[in-house]
Amino acid sequence: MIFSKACEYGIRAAIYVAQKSLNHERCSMKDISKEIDSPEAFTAKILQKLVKADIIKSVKGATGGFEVGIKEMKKIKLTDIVIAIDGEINEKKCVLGLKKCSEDQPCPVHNKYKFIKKDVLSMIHNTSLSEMSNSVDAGLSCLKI
Amino acid sequence: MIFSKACEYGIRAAIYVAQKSLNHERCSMKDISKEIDSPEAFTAKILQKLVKADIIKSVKGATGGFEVGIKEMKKIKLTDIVIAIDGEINEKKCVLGLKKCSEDQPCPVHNKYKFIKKDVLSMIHNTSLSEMSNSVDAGLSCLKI
DNA sequence: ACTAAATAGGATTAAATTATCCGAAATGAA
DNA sequence: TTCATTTCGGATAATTTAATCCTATTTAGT
Repeated sequence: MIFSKACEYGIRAAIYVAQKSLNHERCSMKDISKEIDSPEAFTAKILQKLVKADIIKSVKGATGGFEVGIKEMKKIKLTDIVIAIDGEINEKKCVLGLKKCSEDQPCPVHNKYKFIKKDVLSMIHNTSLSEMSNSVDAGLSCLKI
Repeated sequence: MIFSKACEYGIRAAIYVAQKSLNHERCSMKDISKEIDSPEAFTAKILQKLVKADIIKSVKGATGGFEVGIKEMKKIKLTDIVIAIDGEINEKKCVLGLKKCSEDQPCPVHNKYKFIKKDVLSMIHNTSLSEMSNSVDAGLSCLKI
């Protein structure tokens, strides 16, 4: 409804990597796609995007894998992950697809939707990778099934 | 972000038909797709779905077109239009794509997203075709550009 | 040096969504 | 009756998104 499939996988993958990093463990692509229940090859592509966007770090070679620093994960927000995977977010986009939709020239749903849009943008802008991975680590939330 | 392209067109089309009906005018598919700025053939398909779902009424033949009763448009909600076009709405769907995500077993975003989801569902469930078309008719909102 | 295991990246395929085309059927008007 | 205009419905095409395949490169361990 709000995220693309690639984003859903990407967010879950980032959280899993972060949670492992909290426990000083590095994880492989196969491990990740198994633990978040996502297609391997597709997940690999998404992980590459996260690496290029400096959201997670990759280590090549036999004992390689993915990880993310504890300091870094505090700064990384949901927004950053979404942008890394789907590209820039158009915050002006009209819910009914009008090219111009604003307070001055609103679509018929604008005045109801604007609060929802504000809440969504605020949520993805304020939710950090750190708090999500800590929530999983504490057993308060999960990433699979 | 929330509606498919087909839904965007469909909602705009329904509002346009309703607004014309408020003024006792029937409108053709070409008229509709011109006035809401949408592709003709694709819009025609969507209009057929709205007709089959009894959201708008069609009249065949030379002076035919689409219309909707004033009493009917009060009962029709955004939800009905979305279901007619995209099929049933899965209100349980997890924002991160988990198969099972609930209060008992939440994903890491569940507790923040649940309020947004509630607001979205409440909006589409409560917003009527009547109020949207009246808003356009009163010049308070628009459907084009 | 060799091997196994890992990431990186290009090419390709599959599926879903968006969009078009065309002919049939209906119908009001000349 | 004939014609122009309209909705209806099936088939098809184009685009975007999702997913896979295969090979190259890196690197720790033996």
